[in-house]
Amino acid sequence: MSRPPQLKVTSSDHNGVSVIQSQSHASAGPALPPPPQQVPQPSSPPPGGKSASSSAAPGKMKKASADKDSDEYRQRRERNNLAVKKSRQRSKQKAMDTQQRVNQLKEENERLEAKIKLLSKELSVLKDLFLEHAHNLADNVQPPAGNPDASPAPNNQ
Amino acid sequence: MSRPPQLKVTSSDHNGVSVIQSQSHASAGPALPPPPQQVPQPSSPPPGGKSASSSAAPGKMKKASADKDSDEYRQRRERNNLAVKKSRQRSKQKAMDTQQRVNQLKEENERLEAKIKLLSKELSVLKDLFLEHAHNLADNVQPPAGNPDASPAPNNQ
DNA sequence: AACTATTGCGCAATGC
DNA sequence: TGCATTGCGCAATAGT
Repeated sequence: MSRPPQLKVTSSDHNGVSVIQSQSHASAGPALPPPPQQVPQPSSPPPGGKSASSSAAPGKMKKASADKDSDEYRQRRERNNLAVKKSRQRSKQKAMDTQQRVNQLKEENERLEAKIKLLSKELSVLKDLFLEHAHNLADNVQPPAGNPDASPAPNNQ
Repeated sequence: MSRPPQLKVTSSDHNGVSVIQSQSHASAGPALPPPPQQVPQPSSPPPGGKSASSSAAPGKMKKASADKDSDEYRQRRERNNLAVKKSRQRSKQKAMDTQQRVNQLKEENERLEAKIKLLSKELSVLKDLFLEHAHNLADNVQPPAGNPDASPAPNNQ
């Protein structure tokens, strides 16, 4: 009792309808030369096969045929398949775009940081110049007589 | 309302062995009551092999049955399903992470730009101070003799 | 050689 | 009513 040998559903027996791929999915597949259409579709019943319709699921499929055999069903499926494909393609594209955006932003970030570094350095230089100048002033300030320590403390920073 | 009350496949209890819920996938997804697993037909074998056993008919495919009824087959499928799920989950997670990264980077970019703006302003101020000072010097410079234009031109930048 | 990871695909439910 | 999204399982294939 480990595995019921009965097929699960398999009602998907398909028919011999010739609805095969009507759509021209000219999508540029990556590498799928051999169209292994593994769809639940009867590509072609066994040669010499009989047309017996009974499938593994011997249920009642008289009226049921209007379910999957229906031209409309097939048509809807096909449309949906197309939509799905499109949607997924878009999704993938979006993901790639996002990834690219990340790279772009990273680059820009680096640029900005470099700029900041440069500006900081420039500022530093200027400030040093200021300090130096201040010192010079302090040195040149005329001492009030016997008071060489008249420097008002530059108060750096 | 487009879905008629009649079920299609899976009608049978279809042994809920494990195909569906194998792991804790308490995802917040919509309730997926019936495991509507479709059952595609064995893919058409690649060129070369002529499988004459592929038939939907409820025959006595002994060897063939060992294909899908096999315990091992089922097990492998299950494992793969798990792997697929995992892989997709990861993929999705990654996408989200990437998107978040974009936001993060954008924020950082703004911060950096603000900083640049600030530094630029500071620099500008300092430079102006320098210029002003230079002018003062020029004004105060004691003209060596009718030569008030002794300022060596600050030559900014 | 056996297994997992990825990927394309179709189906069906569900979201607009 | 119809396309768009999304979860899911299958099978082929790549990667270990």
